[in-house]
Amino acid sequence: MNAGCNIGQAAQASGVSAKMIRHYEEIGLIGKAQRSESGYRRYNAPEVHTLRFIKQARTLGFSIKQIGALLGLWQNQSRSSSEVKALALAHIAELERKIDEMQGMKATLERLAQGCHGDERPECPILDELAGRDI
Amino acid sequence: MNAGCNIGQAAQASGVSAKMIRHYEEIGLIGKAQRSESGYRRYNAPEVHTLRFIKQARTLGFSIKQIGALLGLWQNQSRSSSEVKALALAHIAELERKIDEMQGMKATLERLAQGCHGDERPECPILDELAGRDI
DNA sequence: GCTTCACCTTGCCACGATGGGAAGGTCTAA
DNA sequence: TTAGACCTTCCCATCGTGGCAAGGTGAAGC
Repeated sequence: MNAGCNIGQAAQASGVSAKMIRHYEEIGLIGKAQRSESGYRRYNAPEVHTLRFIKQARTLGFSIKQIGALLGLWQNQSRSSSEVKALALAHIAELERKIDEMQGMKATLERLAQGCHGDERPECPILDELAGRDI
Repeated sequence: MNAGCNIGQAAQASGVSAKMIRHYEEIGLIGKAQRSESGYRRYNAPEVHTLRFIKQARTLGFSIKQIGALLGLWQNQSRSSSEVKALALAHIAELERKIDEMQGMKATLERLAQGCHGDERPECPILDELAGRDI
């Protein structure tokens, strides 16, 4: 890897698929890779490092757009940590919103499922709820 | 609505947008709507009821595919409630999986954000974590 | 009758993130 | 030299939803 590697190795080393590396390049999230004489993309340690950064951020659920901002801050020596923290807090809030939404769904479904016999009979409060109980 | 309505009214009455009603028709989730002489889609109470069913199911997070199955069961008088319950339980499990995943993300982010000063200085454990602390 | 406005039609494009596959070029080891 | 692993680009699919454009229709008011 000291001498640089092709996209497959970069993918393996970073955990980002080759497919997605090309995609990130195309949308401008990462710079255009250097190319070998035959046109193969070449990656050195810094690029692989960036890819690992992206992978980590994706694992934490940041969107590509947010990751673009995070990369900018990462590479900006004069950043304020408050900017990074603001991004993180916004993402936390968004996660919380989605978690709450899903927990609401789950609670309702559990309530309905508990009322459903789950046998060979057709009566089912789950369907009744979906159909609008009052009908 | 007794005399049937156009797609806009059906959308309003069901909570499903006109756009999505057309989409659901196109992908076969619902049958092809009757048409007026001039080609306008016409909806009667049963179709609107089906749309409301779909809306409810979407609100509970069921996928279109799952809703197709639920609609089939709903309209099948000889269904077993166990089939409905199985669908619901599978969806609950999926929700749980996603909730757990997001809660993991959230916990990590909260830990990192807590360690971040969030001031004008560049040092930031959030970026350090994304970059792989060991580097 | 005519205008106006709200509504309808179809068709295409977009998102976000990812995967699949085809058709063709390249590199390496046997 | 050949096989197989790897690379390239390009297009398509997912899932659910929205937007826009170009054109037709219906009803109300003048």
